[in-house]
Amino acid sequence: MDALTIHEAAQTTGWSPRMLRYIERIGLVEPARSSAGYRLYGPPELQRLRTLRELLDRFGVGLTEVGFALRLRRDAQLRGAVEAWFEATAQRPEHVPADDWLHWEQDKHQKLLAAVQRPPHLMETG
Amino acid sequence: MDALTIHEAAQTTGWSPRMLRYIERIGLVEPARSSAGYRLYGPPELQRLRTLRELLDRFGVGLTEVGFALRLRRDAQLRGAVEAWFEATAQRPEHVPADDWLHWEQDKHQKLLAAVQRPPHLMETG
DNA sequence: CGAACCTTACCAAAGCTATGTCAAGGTTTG
DNA sequence: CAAACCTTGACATAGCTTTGGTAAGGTTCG
Repeated sequence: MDALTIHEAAQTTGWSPRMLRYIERIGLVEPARSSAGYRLYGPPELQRLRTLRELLDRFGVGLTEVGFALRLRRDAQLRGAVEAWFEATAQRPEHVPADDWLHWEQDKHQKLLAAVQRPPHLMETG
Repeated sequence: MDALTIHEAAQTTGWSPRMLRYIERIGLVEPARSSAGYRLYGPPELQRLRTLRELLDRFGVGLTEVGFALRLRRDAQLRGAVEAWFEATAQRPEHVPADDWLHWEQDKHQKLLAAVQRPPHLMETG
């Protein structure tokens, strides 16, 4: 048998059972379940848990932040919107005359956010 | 004159002056400064502030999370490490026999994290 | 000079994060 | 069936986020 219960998994990964449940809720490591609902941690999950700890420690990030990164990679709209915001945040190109600052910026933002809000194939007039 | 002081910027963007300073500390919108140190918000900054609010409201994310996204896009090591972790989190391919689970996973993680730890040379010159 | 701005720095409170613990109840197994 | 697990849910707490003040002091301008 190569699947551990939550206490055993906690043992070998250094997390507490409590935290394993928390990490699961965040969506970072979701173990399989036995027919009775017991969490079953296989080698992949155990490895992910160890590496997760290393990641947090090395970069001083929190679980929530990794959770947000997960959300970013799963939710294309969110990812698009965040990227759009950062793109718009980039420096104004030299060739845009000062008078057009506002237009250029507004336009860019509106286009990007609108695109994210209403994906092309769902476009309707209005 | 197309640069507003912090109170004026607060007025037109709906943020409080307090929050504009906070947003600056997080690194999301960093206005220029006058010779005396006064923050000067130009049209681009004002637009970013408005769009930022929209982004937060629409997706229910927090400033810290957008701040983390910023960190992700600026810190190639962090980005690499997070991506490595997610890649390793992907499902084990069918063709890897059960006996090799552990090796496969460990190897993958170690390679990815090592690569991130010892970056080649072309880090983005932020 | 003085009013009305601005700056940084510190105190505060409501809310969330990360973590523990305990309770009520199901599962496994000797 | 009882010990020793497991489950979810709730209460608790130290610390950080978010946001608002307030204080001490510089800047602008009439």
